[in-house]
Amino acid sequence: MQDNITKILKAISDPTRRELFHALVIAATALPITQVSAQFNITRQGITKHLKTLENAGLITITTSGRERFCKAEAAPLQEVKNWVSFYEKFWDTKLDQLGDFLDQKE
Amino acid sequence: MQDNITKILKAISDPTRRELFHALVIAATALPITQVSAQFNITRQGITKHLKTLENAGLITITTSGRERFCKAEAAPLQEVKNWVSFYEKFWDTKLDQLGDFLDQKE
DNA sequence: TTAATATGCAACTTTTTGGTTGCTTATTGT
DNA sequence: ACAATAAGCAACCAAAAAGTTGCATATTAA
Repeated sequence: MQDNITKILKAISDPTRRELFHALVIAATALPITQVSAQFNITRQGITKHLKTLENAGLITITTSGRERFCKAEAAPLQEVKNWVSFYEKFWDTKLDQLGDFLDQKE
Repeated sequence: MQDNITKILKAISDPTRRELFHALVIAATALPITQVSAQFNITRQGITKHLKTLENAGLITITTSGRERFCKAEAAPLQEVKNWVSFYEKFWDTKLDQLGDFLDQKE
């Protein structure tokens, strides 16, 4: 399908999903879907789709308890984003020394 | 339209655009569009669209010289991604913190 | 046991995205 | 001057994404 970093970046590239993720992170506890979706003005089913995208990217886990499904944020996959970005740090201007090192290594 | 972080994340969420950006970064010099697109098996016009998306996110700059348009990577906007991610670092460090607490209590 | 609640699933619509082809225009090399 | 090159623009297409409505099902509360 898609590689991991693509799934993660696609997941967080949508503002609603970033809000959703953020809400779950600061909640610090698992929340049932209805409670999560109450904070947004799109339908519960719309939220469910976004949650599935986040789950597929590993950014949340969902566990069932009775008739409720609890969503919990998992920040760990964002390490992949951090790693991807970190390669390019040497190319933005506050890191000119590292850019010099990179250019040296090219030869 | 879209806020900055969304534009940047959307831009890098596509694998082709990440490749494109990477090729321009390691080229270290501005490249004309045709030369860039030669490395990909989609049409020049397709590449042009991707380049526009990257430009719109501030990840490349394009300057015209004669009949050619030179593309140059700009890594700086990725700082925004780094900043966005950095907020969540404390949430994936949780286990390490708990390990730290455990080790503290042992002494 | 019956009503209310939490949710999933399927079908459908609209918009966006990733890509194409065809054509025009401007610049450059011979 | 003319052919080749570099590129933009517009129209089009298919697939994916974002969101909806309607309905079925399981669990819980009264």
